[in-house]
Amino acid sequence: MRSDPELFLSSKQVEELARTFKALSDPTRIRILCLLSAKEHAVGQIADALGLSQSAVSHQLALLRNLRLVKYRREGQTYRYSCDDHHVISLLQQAIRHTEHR
Amino acid sequence: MRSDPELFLSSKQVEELARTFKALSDPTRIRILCLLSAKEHAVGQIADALGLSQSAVSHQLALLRNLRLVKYRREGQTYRYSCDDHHVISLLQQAIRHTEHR
DNA sequence: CCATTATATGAGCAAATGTTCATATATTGT
DNA sequence: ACAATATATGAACATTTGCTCATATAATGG
Repeated sequence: MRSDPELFLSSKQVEELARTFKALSDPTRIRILCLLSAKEHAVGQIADALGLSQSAVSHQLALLRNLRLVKYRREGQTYRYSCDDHHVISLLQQAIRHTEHR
Repeated sequence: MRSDPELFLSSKQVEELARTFKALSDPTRIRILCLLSAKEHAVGQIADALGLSQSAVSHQLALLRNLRLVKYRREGQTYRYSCDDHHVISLLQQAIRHTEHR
């Protein structure tokens, strides 16, 4: 038998949580975040590494940018993206540990 | 400057992670899991507590059941659901802590 | 100024999602 | 056997999602 205190959350909190988890709910975005967890990458590098189109990657980066999970700095013609929220990386890491222990 | 070791994941791992996070990516399911984190609830109790239709709750419970995040035991006409994966509850708790610290 | 390179962005589309509505199933009390 | 109760389930529907394709933007090299 197991009983924890109930998690009481406001509507705002619930929606914020859902937004965060939704960002992590797609394989492409997970792969992108894994790449960026180590070091910054240009858009083309990500596309090559993951075998995706430039456009698909750029759209997903825009989404992650809007959630402030990634940021970029411009260097000439290339945009170098990096992780801007290490909380979500630890969430990822924790989830990985959990799926391993089964 | 921040640099972590890159997270290398197999396709299977990535898809498994995405599935897990997708389960947590909807406000209704988050609310249901919060209720169940404390103690078991009948379907009707959940519907009342959250102001949702019986059908909506039942569909979401079926989804969470398929992912083995919740289980139920039958008692007469009522189905009492409870949490079957405390990993996802800790994920939720960690995410809550993160959103608080901003 | 022009072509090239790197990226962003909008439209469009098929697939997935979350709900409602109607109905099926199973248990209980009479 | 029947009505009531609690829940599951399928169809339908609007919305959202993740991609492609075409095009826009901006920096660079000639």
